[in-house]
Amino acid sequence: MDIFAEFRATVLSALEAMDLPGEIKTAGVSAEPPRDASHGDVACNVAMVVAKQVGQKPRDLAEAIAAKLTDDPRIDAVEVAGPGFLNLRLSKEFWQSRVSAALKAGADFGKAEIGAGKRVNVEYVSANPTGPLHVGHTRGAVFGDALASLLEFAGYDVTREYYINDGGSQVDTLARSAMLRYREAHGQAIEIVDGLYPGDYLVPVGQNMKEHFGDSLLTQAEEEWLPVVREYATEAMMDLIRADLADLGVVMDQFFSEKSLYGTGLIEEAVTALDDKGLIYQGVLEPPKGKKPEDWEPREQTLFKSTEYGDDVDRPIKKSDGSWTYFAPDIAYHYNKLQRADELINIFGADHSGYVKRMKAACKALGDGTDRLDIKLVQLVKLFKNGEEFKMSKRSGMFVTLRDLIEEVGSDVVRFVMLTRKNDAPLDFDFDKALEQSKDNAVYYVQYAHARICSALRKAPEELAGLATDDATLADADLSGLTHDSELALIAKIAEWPRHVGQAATAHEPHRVAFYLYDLAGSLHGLYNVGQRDVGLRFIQADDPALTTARLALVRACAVTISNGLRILGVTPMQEMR
RNA sequence: GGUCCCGUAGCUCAACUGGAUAGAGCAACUGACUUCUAAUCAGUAGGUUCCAGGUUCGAAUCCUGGCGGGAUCGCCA
Repeated sequence: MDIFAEFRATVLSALEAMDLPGEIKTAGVSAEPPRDASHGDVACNVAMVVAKQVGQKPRDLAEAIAAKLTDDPRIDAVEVAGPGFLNLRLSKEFWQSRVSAALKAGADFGKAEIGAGKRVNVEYVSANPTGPLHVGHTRGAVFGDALASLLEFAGYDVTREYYINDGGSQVDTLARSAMLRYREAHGQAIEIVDGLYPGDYLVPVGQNMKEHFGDSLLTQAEEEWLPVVREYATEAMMDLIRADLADLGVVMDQFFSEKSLYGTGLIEEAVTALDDKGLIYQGVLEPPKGKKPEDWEPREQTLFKSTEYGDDVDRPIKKSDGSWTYFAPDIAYHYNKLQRADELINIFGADHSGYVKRMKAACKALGDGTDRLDIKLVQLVKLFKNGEEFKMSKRSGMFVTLRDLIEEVGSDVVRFVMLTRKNDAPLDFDFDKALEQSKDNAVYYVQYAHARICSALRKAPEELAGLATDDATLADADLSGLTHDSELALIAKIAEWPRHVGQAATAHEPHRVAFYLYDLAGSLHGLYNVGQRDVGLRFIQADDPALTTARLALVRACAVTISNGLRILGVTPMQEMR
């Protein structure tokens, strides 16, 4: 399906047919669309990679390979250029056949097999269940979700997972904060002391607690009500978070509770697994260099020898009082995930960058020593409103939530804007630009292209009575009329799609899909506007049903591609945009 | 101070994981709306890819050392 992979194979078999002596390494050989159109349709570096191994000059070798390719009916011409590039020019017939191929594949067009059914677990969001999701979580949610969809499309068996941090002291804080709102609901005057969560999203939780518990909790001592309220409030927060995610179009396959690890022996089991490898010991850590912790005192703790696997210092898994640190259940959690999946991917916020090495170390130590965990860091989001940065602060409760974002600009825009950026680059999110339905906003550009195609398909039967525009008819149409440069350029762009899927999936970089779609939309708009000046190049030719059908097939193939790409990103392909 | 990420046109970002003359959008300038929806298109101009070395046929990309920005650094999660 990926034509560049096809031609790479073609070139390599031509190379093989030359019976060159010795073992030839071809791993570095690539076949790709050249940047410069004058370099043909497919550029291959085979001669440069192999020349030294066989003791020939790259250009001579290239000429020899070229001679073996000229008989291929898909290839019009082969040129040797520059230091030894092999530039293939493909025939019109071959390009035209790509349109039918795309239409026949339909919603599967671009699907790859590189996943080969391997189980991959993508863990993302995993926000503490202490409040609504905010902008930072949103980026992680969108990124993780698009990556999961991308991997699914590339043939992986994907699990979307959320790790609920409900085992630490922050859920106690949540419980105390919710308890205050419960008292408030009973008419008591409350004071939210420092360290508790002030957000008014807890007000309805307090009211619901009043309905649910009546006044029974009012007279209890804290050790009595705390576990009850903790349970109740955590569940309420998860309901809130699930609803937020649903509005963004994110649906998890699995929620995994940290708390569920305690008391089951799973943590002990994971630690024993490390201990068996001699990686657990009692010790005292050195203070961090250069920084002077005021209250530093040496303490003996149970440590994990993460330095064995590339970490900078060993990490504590038990506090000095003997209870587990946050890291311990996390190790157990990953131990569990490693048993459920072949590959793990974690989406972390930039503030967790310090945990990357120790987490990877733990996974290597728990497995067979290979690196089965990839951690993608998502950088911070800066919000801009009216040209000024909008500062958020947890203390004052001044933060922009995921819900705010969606209500103001909509899920499609939020998702596309956040995906039109590499995950490891900081993101400026400008409300004003996001709201602007214009060229400055890539979402509309792509959606407009899709809508334009839908419009042409709606209009064609009005102008040519009885014209069939269904996919099956278009896929079997005679496409020999597609010969204009702009038409061939669009076909070539469409034919690149499977290749981008493969590359984006291997690199774990969904932003490549977004950029490709923008590029593809540009080719479509370009073709459309050629028809503005030259009426003979419009999609619909009232006196030529055959040509019209061919052109509709082409643009429909483009729409299918856009739609497949947008589905990965979780953005709606619009039928019309009035 | 350690670690991780980033540094590309005036601005916001790409660059197919080492490929040929580094590309788009915005802003500036020139042109195309009795339209298959101008939410669009065609063109002009804009660069020492932070700096200095190194690796090779070939570097924005890889390695080393600087400079600048951000994040983070033992019983918080």
